[in-house]
Amino acid sequence: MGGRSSRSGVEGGLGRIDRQVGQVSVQGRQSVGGRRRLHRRRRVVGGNGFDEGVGHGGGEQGTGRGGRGVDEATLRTAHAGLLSSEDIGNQVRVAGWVATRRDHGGVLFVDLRDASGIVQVVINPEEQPDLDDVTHALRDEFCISVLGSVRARPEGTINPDLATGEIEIGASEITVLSPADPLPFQIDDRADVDEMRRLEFRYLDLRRPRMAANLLARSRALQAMRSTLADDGFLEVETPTLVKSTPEGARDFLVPSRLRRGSFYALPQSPQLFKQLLMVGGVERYYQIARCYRDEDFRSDRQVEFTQLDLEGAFWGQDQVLAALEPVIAAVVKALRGLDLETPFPRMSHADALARYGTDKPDIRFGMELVELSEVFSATEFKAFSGAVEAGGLIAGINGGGLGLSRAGLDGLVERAQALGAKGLVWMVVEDDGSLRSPVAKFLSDAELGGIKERLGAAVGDTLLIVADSPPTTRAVLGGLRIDLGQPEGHDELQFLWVTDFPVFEVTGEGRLVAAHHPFTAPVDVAEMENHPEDAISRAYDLVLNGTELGSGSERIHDPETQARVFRVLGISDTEAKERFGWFMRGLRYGTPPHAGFAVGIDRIIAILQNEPNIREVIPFPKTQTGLDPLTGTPGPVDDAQLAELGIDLRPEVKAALEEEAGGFETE
RNA sequence: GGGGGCGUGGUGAAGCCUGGAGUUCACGCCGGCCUGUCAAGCCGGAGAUCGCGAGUUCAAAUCUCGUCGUCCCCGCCA
Repeated sequence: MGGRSSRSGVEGGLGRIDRQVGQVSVQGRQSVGGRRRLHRRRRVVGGNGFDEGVGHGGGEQGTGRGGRGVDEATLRTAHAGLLSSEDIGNQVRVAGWVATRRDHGGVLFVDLRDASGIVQVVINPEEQPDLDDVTHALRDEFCISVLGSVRARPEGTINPDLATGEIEIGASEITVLSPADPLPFQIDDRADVDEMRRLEFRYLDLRRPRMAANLLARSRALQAMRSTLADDGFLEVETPTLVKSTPEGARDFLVPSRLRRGSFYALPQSPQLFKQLLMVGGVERYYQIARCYRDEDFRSDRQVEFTQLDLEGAFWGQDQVLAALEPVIAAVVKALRGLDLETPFPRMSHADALARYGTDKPDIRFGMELVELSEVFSATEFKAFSGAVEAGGLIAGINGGGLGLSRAGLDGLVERAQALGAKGLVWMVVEDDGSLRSPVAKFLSDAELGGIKERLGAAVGDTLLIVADSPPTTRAVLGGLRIDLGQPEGHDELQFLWVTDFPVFEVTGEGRLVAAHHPFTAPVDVAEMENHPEDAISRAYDLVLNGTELGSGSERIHDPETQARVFRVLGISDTEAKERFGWFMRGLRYGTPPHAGFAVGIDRIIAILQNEPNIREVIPFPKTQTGLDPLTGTPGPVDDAQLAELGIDLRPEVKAALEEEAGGFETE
């Protein structure tokens, strides 16, 4: 199924953020001569994405552009994309990049692009003969400043595809601020440029409308989160990024300490324990846009370095968390899609999600639900099915609908099922006469075949898929096939869903218990957790959007005794727990308020809302699947002197391998 | 750790299955022409160790093996 999803959303979507959004709320008008200060005007359009980070504190002088060396007005008095017919007659100076140049031998057109959009500049040698040399040298992506007058375009040359298409700037003066080398790829959204190349020249990639729109969307999403939470009385608190390593869950990134040789910091996998201690610290309502690090393999929705909206509330349970979060999500969706979401979001128990959709993150935009068939085969002669039932397995199926697959296509489904962990997959196609065509049909009784059709609501032409395996495998396989066969392309429709009542523990392949959420999650019943850990339910919940897990949260354990009991069930001895989490558990002994919280994957939600198939598209400087940043050549080797200072020797085999490939990655 | 796709002038593709001279298309680049285009147009030109290394063969972009890179999936991601 589905190759790469289309990017049609970028140009097609209704409210999706694209570059033109910057023009929606234009108000300020340029005064004649254009001397009105830019930062004033900025305030009007602020939040439209092209405010160049004015006033970020950090020691720089205060107000607007005033503290900078260059008076911007000498380079620019107007934003390209904001000009309109109301500016006709005004003398303006615009600055930006040469998006395209169209040279007619005499008259030359330059599409000048800045963060606000594009405006056409016309250079006419009859009007300005002295500009010839400059204009001849102009090339794509030169950074230039243009002085000229805004004028209406001549009859018949209006461009309705351009927001500024009614006007143009007649240039009287052009300054090349910076020339540009020939580009490694073209700055537009048409070509599918190699990922590696895009990342190597990310600064150019970011000039593409699609990426600029994604940056803008991200900024707006963060702003929506912050303002919603601030209005709701949340305190934004930062937590450390050099923390104690807790070898559990994902692999930690380690940072060697120079002052304490042989000791290591870890980068945080999340601010989990710190935010709980903030609850102990009386913060009551905390949030943070937190960078998190997990040294695990990449996926299209996973980078080793990612960003979460982390929040926590004291005297809260699940309902307060969900109620606090829904307006935040709604504000983000409003900001990026212009949509008013219906709240509250629907809820579904973890058990229901697994039974109906075969996954804990159901995409409820479409049906094709799993149907239990064990009953139909309670007395079957077909060994693959009877064997599974006897072993306590589950037989279930989905109705894939009219797939019209060839034999090769059906075999492909079998292979896919095997990749998902099944021993096999039974497919059946409903023929015109209502009979079931299937390699195993001859092993099944009429009653069984009839039962299958009835249970799966089979109609002529439908493809039915049946798996008989252990319950988790059956569900995982059918759930996976369901996604392959039925999931809509892209994310025009949005279906949020809370999945609640997660189990406390998962049983690993080796039969070991691990925390399903994390070990600080409150079980619904502590005694039950100890007596039947495999079945125990916790107060944990996930937020799911269109089949993607956006984030998860839980009510926390606020009592050190319960915390200790959970560790015991997990097989963590008291001594070990004290060693690793003693600092945290001690904190719980000083009047810890009951508390609960959540963390939302920001990269994921923005990627989905922007209809992007990969979170790389909404991360300014992401890494490749093997953890490389091709722009900087990170990670790279370090000097022996640096290692010596840290008291670190590379293992001989590692050192040898490094020398083997010497030369390595070059930066300037 | 495993499975799969891809790697061809600066970019994107076709060529590969069925071996026969680096062949083709679009964009870009360089030069020329061109005064209303907007992905401008027309003419000309330059630009390639076909990712790298072995092997098979008279002959390899093409077949085989290995390797590197990249992307997707399984595992992993409390």
